[in-house]
Amino acid sequence: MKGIRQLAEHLDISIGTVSRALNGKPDVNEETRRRVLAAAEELGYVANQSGRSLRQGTTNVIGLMIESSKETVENSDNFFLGLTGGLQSVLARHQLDLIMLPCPSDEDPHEYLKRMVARRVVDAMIISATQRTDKRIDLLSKTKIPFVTLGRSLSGSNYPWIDLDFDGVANCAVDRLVAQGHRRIAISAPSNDINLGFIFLDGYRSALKRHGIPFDPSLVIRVKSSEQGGYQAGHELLLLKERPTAVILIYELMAIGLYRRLMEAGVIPGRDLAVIGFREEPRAKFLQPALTCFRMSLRDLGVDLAETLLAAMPAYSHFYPDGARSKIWPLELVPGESDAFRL
Amino acid sequence: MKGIRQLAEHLDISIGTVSRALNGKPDVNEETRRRVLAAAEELGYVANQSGRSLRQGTTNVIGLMIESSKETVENSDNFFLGLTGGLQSVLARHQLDLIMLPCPSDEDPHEYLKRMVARRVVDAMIISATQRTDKRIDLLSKTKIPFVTLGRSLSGSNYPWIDLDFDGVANCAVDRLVAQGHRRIAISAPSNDINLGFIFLDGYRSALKRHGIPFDPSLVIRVKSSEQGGYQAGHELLLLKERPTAVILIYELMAIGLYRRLMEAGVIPGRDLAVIGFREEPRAKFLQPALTCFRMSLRDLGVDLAETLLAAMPAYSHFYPDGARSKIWPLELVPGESDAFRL
DNA sequence: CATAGTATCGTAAACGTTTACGGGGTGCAT
DNA sequence: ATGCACCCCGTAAACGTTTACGATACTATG
Repeated sequence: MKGIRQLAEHLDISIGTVSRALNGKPDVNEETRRRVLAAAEELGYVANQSGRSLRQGTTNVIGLMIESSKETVENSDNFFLGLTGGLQSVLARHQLDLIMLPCPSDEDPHEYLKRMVARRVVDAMIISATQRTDKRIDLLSKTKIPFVTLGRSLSGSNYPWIDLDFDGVANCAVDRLVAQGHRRIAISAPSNDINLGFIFLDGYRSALKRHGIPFDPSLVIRVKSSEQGGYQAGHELLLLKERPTAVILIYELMAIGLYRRLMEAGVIPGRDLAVIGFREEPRAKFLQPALTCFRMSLRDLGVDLAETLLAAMPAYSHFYPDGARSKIWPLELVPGESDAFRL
Repeated sequence: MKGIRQLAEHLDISIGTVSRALNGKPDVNEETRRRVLAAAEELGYVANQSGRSLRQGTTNVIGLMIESSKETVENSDNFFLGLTGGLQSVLARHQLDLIMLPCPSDEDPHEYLKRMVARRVVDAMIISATQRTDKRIDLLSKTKIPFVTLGRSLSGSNYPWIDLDFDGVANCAVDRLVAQGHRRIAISAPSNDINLGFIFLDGYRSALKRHGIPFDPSLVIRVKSSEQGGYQAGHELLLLKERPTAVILIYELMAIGLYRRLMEAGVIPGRDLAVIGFREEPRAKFLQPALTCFRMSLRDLGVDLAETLLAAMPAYSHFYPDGARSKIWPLELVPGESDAFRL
C-alpha cells in the first residue's frame, strides 16, 4: 500500500473524498465512508505523517524533552516512564502522540531544543529539570510554540508550569525533625542552578529560621542524586566535627548508599541518625529501616501536565478552560522508621 | 523565518542553490555556501522536517520503542536512558536523531508499533523486551523497515538482534553457588512469555542438571521485577517447607525488598541465605550486604545496538560491514558479600 | 577560433496529504 | 417550469523541501 492515491483508485473514488472520509469530515455519504474505512483497514493504509503535517502545519505529536545529562531528581530511574502513563491517557483523547526526546549528554540542551522545535517535529513541548534561569523558556516563548514546564524558573514570564512543593516538603521535614528534638539537621541538595535545589534549600533555611536554629553552611551536602551520592553524603556527614543528628535527602535511592556508609561506621540509621527522603514511597518502605518519605502520584502529575499543556494550545484550549493555571503540586508525608526516635 | 523561500529571497539566490548549499552538495560555490550558511544562522533557519522527509522519503529519525506496561527487566529504572547515550553517540555521526516511543499501557504493543511505522515517522526501529513469539518482529519484517531487537525471539528469521547472555549468567550463578556447597537454589524469573525469562530459567535448569541436582519447580518464584516483587519473593521463600540456601534474582533492585523481608524474619542475607543479583553493579555494591552481581555497560550495549541497526539500513550499511552479526552480550561477575560464605 | 569540458546556478517537478471551491444531482416549494 | 437548498463528490492548489535537468559563463585544449 503506497498512498491515498492508490486507495482512491482501488475504490474508484476521488482522492479528496477518500481523505474526507478518513478524517471524519461531514460532507461524505455514510455508505461511502464505510467502504473507504473498510478498504483502508483491509489494505493497511495509514496516512503518511510527513504529507499530512506538511499540509496542515501540525504534527499531532507532543514532545517530552529528557535530559539524561543533568544530575537532577527527574532524570533518575523511571521518573519519566511514570509520567508518560498520565500524559498519554489525556493526549490520546485528542489523537495526540507522545514522543520522548532525549538530549544527548554532549549537546547543549538549549541547542538541542532549538533544533527540535525549528524542525517542526512536534506541536508542543514539555520540558523539565528547569534551571534557575533557563534559556529554553525564552526560546519556547519567542518561537510561540506551546509548552509547559515541570518546574518553575526565573526566566520568562507568564508561562504555564507545574512544580512540586519542594518548599513545603523541606519545611515539613524540618518541622518533623525539630519536633523530635533535633537541632542539627543536614540536608543534601543538588546544585542551586537547578531551581528545585534552590527552592528546596530555601525552604530548609526558612524552616530553620522559624525554629530559631542558625543556618550552618557545612550541613549542606552537595552530592549526586544517586546511590553513589548517598554513600558520599554519608561519608561527609561522618567527617563533620560536630555530627548532625538528622539528614534530609533530595532523592530516596540515595538512602541505599547512605545506609551503607553509616553501617560501615557503626552508625545505625533510624537510631543514631534520623533520615527523611523525598519522592515516591512504594520503594522507600522496603528499605531497612523503612525510609520516611513523601508520596506523590507520577500518573496524576502527568495528567495535570498534559491538561495544562493542552490549555495552552489554541486548538485544544476550549476543552480545558480552567487548565491554564500554573500550580504547585502537594506531597504527602509517609512516616517510616528512619526518623522514628526521639533525641 | 518561514521557509527556505524567504531565505533565498533574502539572499537573492535561487531556492535550489540554497538547498544545495545547506546540504553540502558539491556543485555550489564555496563563497555562496558561506553566505548561505551565515544567513541561515543569522535568521535562525532550520529546514522543516515534514517537507524534507516528504520529498526524500526519509525522516532521519530512529525510533526506540518502550513498553512501560510489560513487567520486564528493561522497563525498570533507567535502563533506556542508559542505552540512549551509546545509541546517540553512534547515530549522531550520521545526523540521525533518536526518539523514544512509549507504548501506552492500555494499547496493544503490536498495534502501537504498526501505527508508528505506517505513519512513516521513523526510518528504523529498535524494539526490546521481545516475547518468546513476538508479532512485532513479523510486522517489521513484512513492512521492510530496518530494525534491530534487544532480545531474541522464536518469531521471524534472520533478523538482526542483540541479546544479553542470560544463559551464561544463570549457569555462572549456579556454578558459583554449588561451589560454595549450595544444593537447594531458588530463582526468581519473569513470565516465560518474555523470552529472557525463558532463557534465564533454561540456563538455570541445565546448570542444575550438570551438577546432578534435580529441578524443583517450587523453587521458581514468579514475582515482579521490583522492590515490591523482591519483598514478595522473600516472603514466598520463607514459606517453603524445605527452605533454600540461596536465591538468584533477575533484577538487582529486588534485593532491597528481599533483604527487608528476610531481616524481618531474622534471616541474614549473606550469612543465612546467599543472594546473587543480575545486571548493573555500581548500585548493587551499596546494598548491605553488597550484592554479588553481573556487570554490563549500557552505553556499550547502546553502541552495539546502533551499529547493528545501521548495518541493516541500506543507506548506511557500507559504514558497518561487519556490524550485521547478531550477538550475545557477555556479562562480568562482580563478587559481593551477599553470597560470600560457605555452607 | 572552435570546441569540449567544468563550475555554478536557476527552473520546475515531485513527494502525500488536506481543503477551499465549485458543480452536478435531487427534492421541495414557489 | 423555475428557483432554491442541500447533499455529495471531483478538481486542483497548496504545504516546504530536494533534486534531476538544463542553461549559462568561463577555462582549457586543440
